[in-house]
Amino acid sequence: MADDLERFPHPHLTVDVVLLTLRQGALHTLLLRRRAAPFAQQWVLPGGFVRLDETLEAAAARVLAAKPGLADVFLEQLFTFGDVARDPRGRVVSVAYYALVPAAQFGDGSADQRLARVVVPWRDLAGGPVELHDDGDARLPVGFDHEHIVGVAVQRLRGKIDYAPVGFELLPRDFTLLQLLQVHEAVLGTAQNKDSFRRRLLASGQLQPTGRRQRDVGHRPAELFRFRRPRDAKTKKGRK
Amino acid sequence: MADDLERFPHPHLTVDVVLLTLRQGALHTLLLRRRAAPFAQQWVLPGGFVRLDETLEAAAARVLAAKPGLADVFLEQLFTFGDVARDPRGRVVSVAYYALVPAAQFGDGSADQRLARVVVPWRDLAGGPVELHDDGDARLPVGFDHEHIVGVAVQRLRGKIDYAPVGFELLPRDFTLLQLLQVHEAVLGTAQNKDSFRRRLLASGQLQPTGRRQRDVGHRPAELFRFRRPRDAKTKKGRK
DNA sequence: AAAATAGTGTCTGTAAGACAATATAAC
DNA sequence: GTTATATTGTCTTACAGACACTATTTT
Repeated sequence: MADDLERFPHPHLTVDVVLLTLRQGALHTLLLRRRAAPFAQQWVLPGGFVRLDETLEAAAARVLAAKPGLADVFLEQLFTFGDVARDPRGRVVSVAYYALVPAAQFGDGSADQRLARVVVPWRDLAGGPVELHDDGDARLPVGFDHEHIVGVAVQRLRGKIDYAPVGFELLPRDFTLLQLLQVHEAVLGTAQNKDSFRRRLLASGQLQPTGRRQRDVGHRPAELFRFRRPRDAKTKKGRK
Repeated sequence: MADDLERFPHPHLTVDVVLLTLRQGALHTLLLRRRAAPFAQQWVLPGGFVRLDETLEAAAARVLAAKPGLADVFLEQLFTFGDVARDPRGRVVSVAYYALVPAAQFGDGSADQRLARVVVPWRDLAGGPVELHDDGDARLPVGFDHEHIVGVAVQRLRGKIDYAPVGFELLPRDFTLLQLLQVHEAVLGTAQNKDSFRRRLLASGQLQPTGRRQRDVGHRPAELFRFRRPRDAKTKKGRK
């Protein structure tokens, strides 16, 4: 490829991926232990430099696919972080993506890979960095601006879950209405109204009844639903 | 600044700015006539390469400030476009911003600078590229993926105007409720309900009455309002 | 039967849409 | 007075929140 562009030094470009999942009713994100300086031994988001021949989304998918079981998950661009001093090595701009994965679709993993609990110190959509805690509730040391990036991911997810079908991405294929409600509560950080949630979701046409029910639950079993991809709804609206 | 990073070739990084304003009841965006190849003589968004010592937002503000009267306007990151072939010169990733400016705060300008009318060929939030027309309603030839970028800007603005105070950014300091309604209609591309719009906005606490009214309008003059920056509302919520 | 959650029906309050009625400035 | 839009008030409808009641499974 001919490169007519100026050869002056220009910023480096990375992608970082906020992989969000739900464990024990709380949001968790995947962190890796960093080996090299800077921030050696600290925890960071999975990421990598963008190659010349791959799109941004492909770079994010490549970073994800390095972990088992993470092909074909929800993946969306989040925000691009470009503070001048965010990387001590030099000027590195990072395009952040976030991914949603059903509850622990992969093993909690090795000593240098873990799911950290996301502790959100603000309400609603206020925004700001989050804290990342281990299973013993100790705060993990996190490198770069990655606590800030996860904060933006939570903010985006909170703003989106009420009007876009993203809650399903955190659940297995079949789920009950209560499980879906609990996903919304974990994401939004507040209790949700059970009655209107049920009515709203049933009326939305997004739920495909499976005819099956829970088993061995110690109480009346709930009906299992499946997410109905909104193909029918779209064609109804007459786009073609 | 020490640069420990690999010296391999890496993507170039630009910012492009979608400057939106309202003329004759329709959205317009600022385009510049491009002098050099590629896309010479075609129309493109204002943009430029990101320097090593400036943040992304600073780069976007710098591009804007090159035009008279465009300091201190609404400016927000939109999306980062990274298709491999979006720039024929080589790999160029562009962080797009969008700006909102009160009706023609600057002259329509010279032969190589114009406000193009934004024609949106899709409904609601469907998304996709837009067409950019001149005052004679002829479609302008637009370089790069800039019709696509403006499309994302319109999509973002449509999604945001109903719950965030962005309509004000397209109006002069003092305005009437009807003018604000017409801003919403121009952005959303559909007629809006007058009655509930009035009630909703008056109840929102975002409008500061000025006590003054329109003049010389040939009918009963409407009250002039001013946007109330949501400081009071925030302190009420107790964030301090 | 007891426990626990699922699911249904009903009432109420709020807000949007529709529409009627009145107000006020320019001409 | 006529015209044109502003502004207020009322009615209806849709939906969320609240709550009472019934259903169904395991223990």
